[in-house]
Amino acid sequence: MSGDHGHGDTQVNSGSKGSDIHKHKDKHKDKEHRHRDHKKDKEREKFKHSNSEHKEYSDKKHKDKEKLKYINSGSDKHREKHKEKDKDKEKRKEEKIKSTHDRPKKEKENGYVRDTSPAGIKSEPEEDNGFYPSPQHNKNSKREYDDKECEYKPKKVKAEHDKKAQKRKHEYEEDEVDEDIKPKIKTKYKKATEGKKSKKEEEEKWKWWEEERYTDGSKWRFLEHKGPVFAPPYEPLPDKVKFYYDGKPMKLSAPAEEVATFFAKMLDHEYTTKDIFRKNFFKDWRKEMTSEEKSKITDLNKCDFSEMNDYFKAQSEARKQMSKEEKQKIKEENERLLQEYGFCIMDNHKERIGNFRTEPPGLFRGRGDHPKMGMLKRRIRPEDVIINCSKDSKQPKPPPGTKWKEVRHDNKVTWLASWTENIQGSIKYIMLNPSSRIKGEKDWQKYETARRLKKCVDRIRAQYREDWKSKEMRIRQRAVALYFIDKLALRAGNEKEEGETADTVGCCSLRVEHVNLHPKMDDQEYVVEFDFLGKDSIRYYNKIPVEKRVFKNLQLFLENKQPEDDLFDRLNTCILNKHLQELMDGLTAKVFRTYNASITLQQQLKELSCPDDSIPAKILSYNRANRAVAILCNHQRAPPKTFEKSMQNLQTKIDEKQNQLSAARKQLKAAKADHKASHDEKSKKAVEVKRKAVQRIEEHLMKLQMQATDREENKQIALGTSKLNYLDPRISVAWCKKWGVPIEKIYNKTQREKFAWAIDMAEKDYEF
DNA sequence: TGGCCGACTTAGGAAGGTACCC
DNA sequence: GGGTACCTTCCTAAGTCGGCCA
Repeated sequence: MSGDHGHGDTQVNSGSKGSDIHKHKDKHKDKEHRHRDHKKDKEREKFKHSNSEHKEYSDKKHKDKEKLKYINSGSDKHREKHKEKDKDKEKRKEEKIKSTHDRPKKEKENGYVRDTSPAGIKSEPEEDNGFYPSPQHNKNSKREYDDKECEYKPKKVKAEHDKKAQKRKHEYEEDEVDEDIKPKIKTKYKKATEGKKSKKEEEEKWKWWEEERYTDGSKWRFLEHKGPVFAPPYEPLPDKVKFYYDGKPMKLSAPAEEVATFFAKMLDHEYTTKDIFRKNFFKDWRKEMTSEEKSKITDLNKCDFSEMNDYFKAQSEARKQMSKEEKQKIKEENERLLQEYGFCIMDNHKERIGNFRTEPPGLFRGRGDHPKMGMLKRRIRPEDVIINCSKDSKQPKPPPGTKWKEVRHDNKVTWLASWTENIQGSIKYIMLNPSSRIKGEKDWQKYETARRLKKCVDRIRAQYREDWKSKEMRIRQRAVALYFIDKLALRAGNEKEEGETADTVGCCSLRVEHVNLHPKMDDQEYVVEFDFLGKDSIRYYNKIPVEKRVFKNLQLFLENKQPEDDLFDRLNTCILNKHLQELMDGLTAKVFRTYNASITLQQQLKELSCPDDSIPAKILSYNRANRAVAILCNHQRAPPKTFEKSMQNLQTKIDEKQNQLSAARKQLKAAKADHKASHDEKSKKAVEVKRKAVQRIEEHLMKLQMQATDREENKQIALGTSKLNYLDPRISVAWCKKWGVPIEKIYNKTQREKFAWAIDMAEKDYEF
């Protein structure tokens, strides 16, 4: 499989069927140092590229960095400047994080809780409801829309021509002026919660994609919800469960004990063996200790959490052993919480919330070599939470005796609640479920942008090829980077703050140490070898032959640079995206990933699907097409723990089925002989019965074999990510319709809910 | 104009639920 | 009915990108 699609050179991670995916993870030993563990991965032997040439990331990463002198003195100054800036940033961030703790009261005094909504809302034009028709707002226009997707420019279209638009407009006008709206909505809400089934049907019937959308940048007119569910308060351990320091039992204060339990719960996890994790944990734990505890507990190595760990294990075991009734009770309670807090009313529709709980306190689990792993993620209190809802809604009540940090009414954003977390100082949000209108519309729009790229991708490719020859270094760099983004589906690669997160890169942030140039390699010319850690510290390893001009350019970019210097020193994502924006409205680096993923799926499905194939064979083809995309996008997963065993079990089943089949065939042969001799009805019937039996076993055997192939090929590849985020669902829907494959075989319930719009609108002739 | 930050998407792993087998 | 394997859902980290402000 070449991974060819359209332009014929998008390069799936050198090879197919997962053989080239390097997943350097050993779950039991060192999950996070995925890149290090080369020896342990037996599967690696299958991989095309030789590991002997791999560099060890862990040792070389910024080794002796301080000592290195840059050839370019300007770069020296630049770095110094950066360092200063980093210090400043660090300071600001710390202040910010600190302020999230100290600020709430002050902010409220400063008028954070206000009656007036932000300016954006105030200025909301009363008479202009800001709708524009959905790209496809009635069935008749379906194909028309597909063909005219280039005209799908939400911002520019503004119309109110169908009855539905009028009706909805009227409803929203009422929302703003009619005092009765609240009871109205309440009734709807109540009804909804009463009859789960009927509500479900109603929900399923709501085709938001046939309705109008806002053109004024607002996301909603009415928003009502009950706020987030907070983590339950800490329950102290029973007295019999002891913590030991230096071999002696020690009773901890409640705050110290709580943090200790976070560590104790993770005792079996690789994290707790890591120096950084232990160091960060111990530092933060000590902050929670009383002065007496602090003076006594000075060495983490002398702490014994094993009894605590045993206690939690026993609890977990007890949960599993609960009676049906007890489990049912818990289920019902969860359902009650879901019904109460898991939904909101947005513009007259009950919508499912994606995450309605605040994140519980615990120890931060950064991925890869994250410098902050083990730090204490503090408990989120109502005083940390900003609520977002409409002015005319019933505001959520904070838990008794508490206050929200702020209540605002910003309909230019989609979130219902937010808070600032204390590890990175970033904002966390409560948002809607992927099946909601607000997420669905955005998703649909994303694929429309990618389809627009399809129409001008040839021109863009011609342009960047031309730019490889540019006299300006910055343009050459931009063109080569874009070539990689297009060909290899690399991520843009924003700049990151050094020391704040794991050392990962994307295209624009690639460093010299991440590429190796081979003028000749394995009978191929101009081979570029990539080896770096991408998002989530997943290793990207690929060797690809490139065009001579790209190769020569890369040689030029590497000249006089140190391993830790930027490969594209005249480029960043901002510059690149600004350029892309000029080439096509709405084009960013990310769109190439969506485009190339979707076009690859479409092309692979065309190539692999055979009309005569059985349904399982067709599904295998689909999964293979999906897999090609996952490989292209480097979506990896850790092989399931039980992989080898489950493969063995499956093979046993296949062997048994094969024996069964040969036995059945023998019986059929005998029956045929019998019939030949007797020519009677009874023997004829017997032949039929035996024939059917053989057929049945054959089918079953084939199914098992397909399953085995699929599973083997899927060992280290995650299909879900691309299916959920990169593949235009209409391609899959159309394929299902064309080949008579039930959609349930491709999308599970949740996925069908997310892609309801696509399932409804795509016909079998849909073309991405 | 560049850097910062808010808002959102994308991501893999863990936990939970369920189907299937013995 | 219990055990197990797999699938689904939940969780939250880690990206992208655009707008704002100094």
